[in-house]
Amino acid sequence: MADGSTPRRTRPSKAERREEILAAATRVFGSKGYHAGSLVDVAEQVGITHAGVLHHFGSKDKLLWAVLEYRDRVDVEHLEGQHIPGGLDLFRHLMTTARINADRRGIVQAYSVLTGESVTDGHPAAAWVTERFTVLRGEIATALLQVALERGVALEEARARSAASAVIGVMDGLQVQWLLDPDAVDLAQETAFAIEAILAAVLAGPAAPRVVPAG
Amino acid sequence: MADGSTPRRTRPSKAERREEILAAATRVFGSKGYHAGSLVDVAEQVGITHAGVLHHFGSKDKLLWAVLEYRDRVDVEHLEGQHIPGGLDLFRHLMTTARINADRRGIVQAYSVLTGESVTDGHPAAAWVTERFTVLRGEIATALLQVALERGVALEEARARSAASAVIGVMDGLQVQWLLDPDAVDLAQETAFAIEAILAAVLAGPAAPRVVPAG
DNA sequence: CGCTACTTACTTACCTGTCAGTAACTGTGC
DNA sequence: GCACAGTTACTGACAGGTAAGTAAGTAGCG
Repeated sequence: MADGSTPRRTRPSKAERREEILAAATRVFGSKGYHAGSLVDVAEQVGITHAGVLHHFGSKDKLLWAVLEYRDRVDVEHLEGQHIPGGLDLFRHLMTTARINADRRGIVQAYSVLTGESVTDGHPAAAWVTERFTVLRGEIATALLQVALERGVALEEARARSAASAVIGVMDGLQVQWLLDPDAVDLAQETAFAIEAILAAVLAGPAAPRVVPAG
Repeated sequence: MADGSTPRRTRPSKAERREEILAAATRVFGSKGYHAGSLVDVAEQVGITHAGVLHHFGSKDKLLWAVLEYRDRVDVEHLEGQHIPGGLDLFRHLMTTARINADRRGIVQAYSVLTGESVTDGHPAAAWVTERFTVLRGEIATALLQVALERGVALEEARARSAASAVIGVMDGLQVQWLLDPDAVDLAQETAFAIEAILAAVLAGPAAPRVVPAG
């Protein structure tokens, strides 16, 4: 294991150093946010100066973009081999993710902080977050349509997209509540409950009785 | 309407000025976030210097706290007379709020930005946001229990609290998606759909068939 | 006159980004 | 296997900007 405090005998390779910086930046931006987290914070964690960080990434914005790309790459590698699940398996996967996330506070915080910050005016991560939502909505809507087809339930695409937005929304919203008050919210359980509820509503079809009469 | 650019004939009273500053601070913190929004930004909108703002509020933290209190006060005044709805009416109210919010981007952004930022380490608004969630969860859970009672459906308190968390989560999560991509998400419709789904799931009882078999 | 609401001017503290210099490593010719 | 040249990965110092907060002075109003 690399020791960050004592000087190492051999200088790490360029790729290694970049990864170290990316990991540190993920932690810093994740815990303090992009704006409040400084290059000095990141550099300290790697044991170099902030100028060293800039040597590798050019600017703070570029570092953020690299962090986001890095996350994408790591996420994809993690799913490598195991094809992206579709149909009902996708929802099982989402529930599992929530369960796993309950033990990965740092990652959840990073995601929530960056997502929340991205809605500020002119934030450099806005495009990335927007794209991520678009892709996710598409995948979930597709899985929903697939499940509906398998069960012979009529499902309009617009309705599938509504449900997809809701699934993503409830996952993100619960994460924020859980981060602020872990004792008050059981991330895994509440997420599973909500996804289940939305799924049931979609599969019940549009003719299902409304609980709240149209006002 | 007060004119911020040209000097006014009479100096506003202390209370008036404080309200002006609070309104300006709400806009600034709402659009840029607390950390990125500066006292100079706030002061400019009122037509004074940042030291003038500090004269009234002492520090930036105290200004934020005053903004949060201010929001609470305004929200309560807005509901004055009209008792806080309970039972099914609460959910109708939530859906109506979402519909109204679709035309109040600024307010939604302010709420989302502050909530998202609050999960960063040591954020001064964390306690306020946490408290807000706790109160909301309680109110929604109570309303759910009331509806269940009226309909003769068995509902455990824990399950009601799960559903309450989910309702809040989905509302917040959808707001973020809508802010980033208003064309992709119909805030009012998706919110109504999700609340309806969660409500239906709760009222169907725990014995209702699961869509996703326990894994 | 005396209080309040400021402004002006300043301090202190960061933060990003630049730049010149340096030490370590890498490749090459021999 | 080793000297030398070139490249890379930094450091340290600093420029330029912006932030919060303070203190002393001033203008207007009761």
